[in-house]
Amino acid sequence: MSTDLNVEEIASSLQICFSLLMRRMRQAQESGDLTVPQISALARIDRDGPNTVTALAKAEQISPQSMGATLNALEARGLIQRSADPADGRRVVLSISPAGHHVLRGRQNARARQLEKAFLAEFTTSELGQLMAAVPLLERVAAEM
Amino acid sequence: MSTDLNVEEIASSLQICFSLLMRRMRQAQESGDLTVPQISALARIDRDGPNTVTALAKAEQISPQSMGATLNALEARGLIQRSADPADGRRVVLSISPAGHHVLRGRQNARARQLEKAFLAEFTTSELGQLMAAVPLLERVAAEM
DNA sequence: TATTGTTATACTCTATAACTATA
DNA sequence: TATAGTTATAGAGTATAACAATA
Repeated sequence: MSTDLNVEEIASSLQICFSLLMRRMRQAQESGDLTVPQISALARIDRDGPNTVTALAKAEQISPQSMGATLNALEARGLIQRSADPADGRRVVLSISPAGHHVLRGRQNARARQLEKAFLAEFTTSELGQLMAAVPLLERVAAEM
Repeated sequence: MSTDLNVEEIASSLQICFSLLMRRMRQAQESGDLTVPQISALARIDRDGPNTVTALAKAEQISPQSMGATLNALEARGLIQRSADPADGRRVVLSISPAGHHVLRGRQNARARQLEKAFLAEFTTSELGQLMAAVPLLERVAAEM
């Protein structure tokens, strides 16, 4: 592999290794763990504050119906609360509960722990630095594209 | 965010932004495109040569039944061929067809094109370099963990 | 009319269980 | 018995279509 910036190759490689890593993380999931979409939605409600189904769906770029299913699961665990919007009867506002905060703050996620363990076993400090540099770039492109 | 190596944070952030990017790539898929599991399996058969269902399932770390479904789809498109192993009647050997080579070599993948376009629009040359440095690291951890 | 949300249905990717054929 | 593969079934995560309630 050359050191040229082969953007096409970066894109092709990433789509394959993302899917491999998603599988690994799914397999590392333990019974009782939140799923990735659930964590992602919960973290967003925590970060952005109380929010509607439609707004959350847009932010995560999935359909409102799909987001509804994820939010039902979070509500069933008591991690978020639904409340009516007094100003607009159509709206339902989701907010994070104390239990939701507790889950987010705790390290109750076997997937993340497995990834962390693999990173520490596999990489040198310098390589971890390279990886850390790439994370905000991936986050940026995920939010923008 | 500090510049400390916070491995836990890298792992947590990656699992969320992987799932966002997987969604974007799924949405970019066009009718007729291969799915990511299909591309991944086809690329592996191409790279590793003729291979059995079980061996491919182990390499991709999914069940033989799941791999079977993916391979059926590839065979239905004529991208791989099945042949009996003369030395072991239980085995079915999959090999890539000329059409499969053509698909792999061509740039017939709207997902990869979209990712590439987003990279070029979003990143500086230096940032693309950082991203390129991270790709082999992610591939390594995906293969090892 | 347009927007918010829900219910119903279907597809993809994955899993486990149970089976057949072969070694 | 053990291994290779297939069929049947189920669950998670997503989608679209159709609907009700509200603005």
